[in-house]
Amino acid sequence: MKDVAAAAGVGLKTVSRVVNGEAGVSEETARRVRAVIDQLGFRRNDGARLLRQGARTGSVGLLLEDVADPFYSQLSRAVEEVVRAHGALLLTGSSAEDSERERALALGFCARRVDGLVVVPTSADHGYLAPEAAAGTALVCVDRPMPGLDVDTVLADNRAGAAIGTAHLLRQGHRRIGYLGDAPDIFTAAERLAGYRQAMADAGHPVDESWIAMGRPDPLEVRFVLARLLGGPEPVTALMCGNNRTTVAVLRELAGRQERPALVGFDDFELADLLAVPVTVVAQDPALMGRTAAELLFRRLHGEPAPAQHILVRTRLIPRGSGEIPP
Amino acid sequence: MKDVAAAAGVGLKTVSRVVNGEAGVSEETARRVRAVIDQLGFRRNDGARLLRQGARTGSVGLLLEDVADPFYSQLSRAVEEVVRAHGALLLTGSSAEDSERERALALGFCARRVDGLVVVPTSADHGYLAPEAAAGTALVCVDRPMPGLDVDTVLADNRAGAAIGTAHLLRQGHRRIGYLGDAPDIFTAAERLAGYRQAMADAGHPVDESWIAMGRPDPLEVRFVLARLLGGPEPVTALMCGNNRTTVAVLRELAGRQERPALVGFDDFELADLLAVPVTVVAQDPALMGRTAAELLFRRLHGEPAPAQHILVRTRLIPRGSGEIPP
DNA sequence: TGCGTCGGAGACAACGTTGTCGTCGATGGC
DNA sequence: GCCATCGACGACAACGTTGTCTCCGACGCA
Repeated sequence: MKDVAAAAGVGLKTVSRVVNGEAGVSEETARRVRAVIDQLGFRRNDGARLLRQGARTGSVGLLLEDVADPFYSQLSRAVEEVVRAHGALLLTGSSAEDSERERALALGFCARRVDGLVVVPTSADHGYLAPEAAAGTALVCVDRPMPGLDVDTVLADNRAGAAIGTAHLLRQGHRRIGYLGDAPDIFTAAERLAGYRQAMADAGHPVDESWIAMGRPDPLEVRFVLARLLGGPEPVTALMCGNNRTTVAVLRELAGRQERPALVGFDDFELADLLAVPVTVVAQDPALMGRTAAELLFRRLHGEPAPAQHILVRTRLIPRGSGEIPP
Repeated sequence: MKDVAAAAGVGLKTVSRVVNGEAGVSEETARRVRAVIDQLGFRRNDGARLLRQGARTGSVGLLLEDVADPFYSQLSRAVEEVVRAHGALLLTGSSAEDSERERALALGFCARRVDGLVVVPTSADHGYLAPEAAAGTALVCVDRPMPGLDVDTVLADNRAGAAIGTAHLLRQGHRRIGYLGDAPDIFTAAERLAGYRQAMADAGHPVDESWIAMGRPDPLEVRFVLARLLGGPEPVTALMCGNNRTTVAVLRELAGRQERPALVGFDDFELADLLAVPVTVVAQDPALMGRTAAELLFRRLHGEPAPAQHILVRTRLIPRGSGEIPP
């Protein structure tokens, strides 16, 4: 900018005025300045601008587990759309379920002075974000609550959803229903398992603990679990899967086996309707969740005071075939 | 920082030294400063730091068509991984194939002084990025080249891939092969179509222009096209699909029809192997492309001079069934 | 005691902007 | 001809850091 001013033979402030389209510059001078700007390829340094103005940075951080997961990539896109509508930019980071990594990313975002953070929190304590929140960084959780900090939160109705899916299987006459979920320290995994238990209890059917397998959806692990659930003297006749990756891993493993247990997956996925046996799922709405979270964030940024809100997004059962297989 | 200095009764520079772990501060003083920092919840303002140091910002922009598309979300994740390994942060933006939006995002990123940009360019001219490139912003294109600017570029071997897929269908005895691709102003769409034509020409089989349909993968459009291709007096016996979204749209439409033409898709997708008829595809490697692009970017940032590189990533045919259906 | 040295610590400028205020010349009214 | 007014423009400080330089007191040594 200094260079532009020198080259155009005007004062620094005049260039600033031209760049920002402020009044008080003759058209003649403005033209000259613009010419020099184009010639020198000058671009305003937003960092300095923000520093000076002490204003918002017009940027938002998004922290989730894995952008490549379809659930999160849809959520991510929805957040991005809202952020863009507000003229802001989006920083994205995948925590890979590693709380240390998440922490580093979050603090990195904050050091860049993002206006707000949309977070899918890991299960670790997030007290370290309290100073940031206190300093005015808006904070919204989505998909999971944030341990150690009470902030705006958008969750799917995991418990009810898993209960609905399980009840659906019970209605088909299944009694021995296996449950495969993610690691139990993950909020959604625990909630959904609770939903399964609740549906079984409500129907008055006891749960054999050996039907339950919680852990990362590793193909080998899934193979082992399915062999156990389907291969014993009293095999389960139906499976409830706790998330889309588990569902897919199970489908892939089932393709290599004889048994065709009924199956309901939690979370919808592309092509579920086109599989050999179309897959019945409890669908979430990741786009709605992302949009809601982002809008909540901007409402905060626009000064909405109110206490922390907790929003529950409904899930819905989509029967497609796999969940209607009789025992 | 000023506040911390005042509260701790030390000079500004001393706080700076403590924050940055520089030498020249007695342990006693450092402890006191750290205590005040914790108490006040102070975080260094990286904007000011960067401004002062005139150094790199440690941030990279990623500009693609749509984060929610599995191809791009995998590419995105790979880029993120490399960026993280270099201790940088990632800004993401979806252009939605709108060059004006892309331009706004790119300039926004540059105003934030990203060190570099990884871009999946739209087909519009990108001359506006020349000043940025000249100013030292590293620039790498991935998936498509950038019209109007010669920069590092990572592309899939679209032409060869489409040719291989088409040749595969020809080998099964197909002669009337339909081609459904994306809008022809998209580089990859044009290249793949060219590959199809080339394979047909190499095999000495004429192409009827009515077999070719190029456009956005809209369900209704696909329905119309398939009705035409499969319903006429001389229906095509095989289909080559130019991208994953088209493939999925075609599969969905085919599910409601009687005909079972052979089908090869360009770009792999999850569950392709588990469909009623597993889908033969020409697979790309989005993660490899993203990783390569990001690594190229950081090599530039670390001062590798060399002229712009153009890297071609190979594709490979994965026969699964749908491409081996005879005429 | 005098002098050099050394470690700890602060003063100050500068990074690239922008808000505030002042200057300067032209214009208009009396 | 004089003063008030106004528009165009520049000087300067400040945003929150950090690099450089300087200062000060303690210490060792002759």
